Amino acid sequence: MTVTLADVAARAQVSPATVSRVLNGNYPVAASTRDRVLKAVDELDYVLNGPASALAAATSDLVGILVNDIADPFFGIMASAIQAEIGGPGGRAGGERLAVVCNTGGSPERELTYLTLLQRQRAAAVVLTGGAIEDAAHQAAMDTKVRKLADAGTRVVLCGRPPAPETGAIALTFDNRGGGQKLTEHLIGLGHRRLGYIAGPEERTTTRHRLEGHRAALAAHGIEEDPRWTVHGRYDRRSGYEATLELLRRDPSLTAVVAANDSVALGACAALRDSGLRIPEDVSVAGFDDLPFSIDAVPALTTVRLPLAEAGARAGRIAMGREEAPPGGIASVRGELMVRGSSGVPRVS
Amino acid sequence: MTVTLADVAARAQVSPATVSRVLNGNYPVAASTRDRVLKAVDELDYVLNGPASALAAATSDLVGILVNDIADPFFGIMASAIQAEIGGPGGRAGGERLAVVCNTGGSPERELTYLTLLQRQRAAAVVLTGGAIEDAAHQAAMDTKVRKLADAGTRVVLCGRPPAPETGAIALTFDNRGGGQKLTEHLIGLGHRRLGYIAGPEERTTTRHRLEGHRAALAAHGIEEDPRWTVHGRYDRRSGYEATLELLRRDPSLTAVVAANDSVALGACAALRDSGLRIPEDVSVAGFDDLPFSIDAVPALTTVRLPLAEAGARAGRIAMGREEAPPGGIASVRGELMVRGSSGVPRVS
DNA sequence: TCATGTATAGAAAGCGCTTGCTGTACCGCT
DNA sequence: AGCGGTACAGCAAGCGCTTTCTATACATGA
Repeated sequence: MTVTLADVAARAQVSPATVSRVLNGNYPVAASTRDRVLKAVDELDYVLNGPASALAAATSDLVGILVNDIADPFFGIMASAIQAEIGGPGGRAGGERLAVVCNTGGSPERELTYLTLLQRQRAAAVVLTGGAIEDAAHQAAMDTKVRKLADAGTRVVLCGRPPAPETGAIALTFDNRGGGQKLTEHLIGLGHRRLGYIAGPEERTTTRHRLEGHRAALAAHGIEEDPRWTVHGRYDRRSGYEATLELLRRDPSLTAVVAANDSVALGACAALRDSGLRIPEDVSVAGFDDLPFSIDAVPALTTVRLPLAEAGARAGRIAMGREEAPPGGIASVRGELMVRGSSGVPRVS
Repeated sequence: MTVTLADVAARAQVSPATVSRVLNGNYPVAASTRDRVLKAVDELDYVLNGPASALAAATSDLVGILVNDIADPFFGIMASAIQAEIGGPGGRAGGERLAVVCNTGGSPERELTYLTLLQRQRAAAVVLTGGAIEDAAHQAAMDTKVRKLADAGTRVVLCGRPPAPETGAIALTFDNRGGGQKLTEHLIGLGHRRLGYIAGPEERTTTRHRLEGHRAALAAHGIEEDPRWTVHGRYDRRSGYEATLELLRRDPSLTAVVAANDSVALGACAALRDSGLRIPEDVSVAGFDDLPFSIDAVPALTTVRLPLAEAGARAGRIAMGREEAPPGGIASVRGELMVRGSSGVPRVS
């Protein structure tokens, strides 16, 4: 048998109520009694029964963090920052919380199911990271679920995700559109006129916004876009490699390749090199996110830095009620253009 | 008020017991009754109360995954693989489980506290990943805790971590020593005799084992090691950069740098390049782990591939009782030497 | 001295679910 | 017809904790 509150109470010669109060520290208990109780807890090696406690108190110390792909540093960095603020053990005050990272793998069903599971656990808060899936039915289902969670007292924060109005969720959105635009404008400024674009998976807000920014920049400079210049893929290196070969096949005269993110850009670099093209002399490459490894690419990657850790930390604090929500419940977080070696003046054609 | 089992029961005109049985599907219920119950569940939008359920059933559907640094793909990849097997939502049979990833940040206290938290939640299983901390007191504390968890029925699996005998935990250990040895032997085979080594943080089993392998290779070939050739650092790029500069300062005649892992190796490459040295013509570089980005380094990194995803998947299956534990509860997983462009024949001195 | 606080401890009623045991039909068999 | 079986469904006793309300013991001020 495991040790229960009652056992501790018996040993300390007090009532279970007193033990509970000592453990929760939310009610005056005489110092001498407290010591006796703590001693008993220690001697019996007592561990609180989480479910029982959650049931009785109607609250839990679980905080959920939903990510699309935990193996991707983009999410890893955010999750890490969020978790650090949630406290987990080692967190500052306020009782220990269990921050749980849930990997949706980008699947709508899993996203929803995880939300239900967290709702079931009566999670104290939930942070949803990464772009949303653009499917009307799924969006609606998510919104309903989020609203339900919020109504049940769970604080919901969207980090790097578009706002979900009317759901009671707080949103910290990345300005993907603006970032994409700045990036492409930088390339145009260098003289590029024929730019390939490797977009992420369709039906994702992140994909769409970055692409929109890119197109806005082109439009602003009177560059007419050739439909052959855009290829969709996944957010990984492999995809970038293949998409680049495809782009090259469609139009070998491209002087720049803009990728949906840094991993894709790395794949693009590899494909270009394997095709005998130099970066940036023959083709410039640009990424997005500025993940740690981007600076190690050769040449170092020109990209848009997203303050992942900062945004995550803020989301975590908001989730814990330790920081005020932004006005209107929505804040936009901008990216910073990082110009590095992978972008340069195009060769004269 | 939230909807309870009783509400559903009332609506379906059955007893709460029946509703519970329908939901758990572990007891015969007439098809017509089941349908009525499910309909009521649906109409009322009922969500099971996790804590209450866990309390009554004395089991929970939580599975904990402890990682040192979730922002590091090394752990991200393992966690992802483990979680995929745990099932989480979308997992195959056996009721949905909530796989929770806990970030210890390499801190002994947090490691312990997370274990307590999971114990508190009566987790169904716990997977501990990554090297252990080599501190007698902490080791003992961990072992006791693990034993307690195991005794309480929580399945504990160590993935990429040294075995903890007598604790009831199952271990899938990486053969870091063997990998380190193979790697250094490869360099020696190329003709290197003056090899710098950038080790990880001290007091970590992973660090020690890899270093031991390296030294074993040196010893096997009669190479006497110069104490100046080893520098300790952290497992990140930055650390690799700095350590390399230090190594170069101590002995500019080194012809190879072996790093504790790939991130460190990348930092080393950057430092070498910044010092005007070519890779591998002037100095060869080798990493460890073979993370996805390693192949994108220029030149691609020679390293030891650890089957992170495979090991994680296996650990996950074992944790779920879906795969038999290895004989003796211990299995060693070997790494594979990946020879790539970053290592070559040393320049003639 | 007696009413009135003030501080601390206990009794007990749940929290919402699971499950062992106890019915109650209805079946087929002798 | 009478009996053992089988298939469902319900009763009710908890699971281990929190928390409201009540009780006790002093200390206090009038």
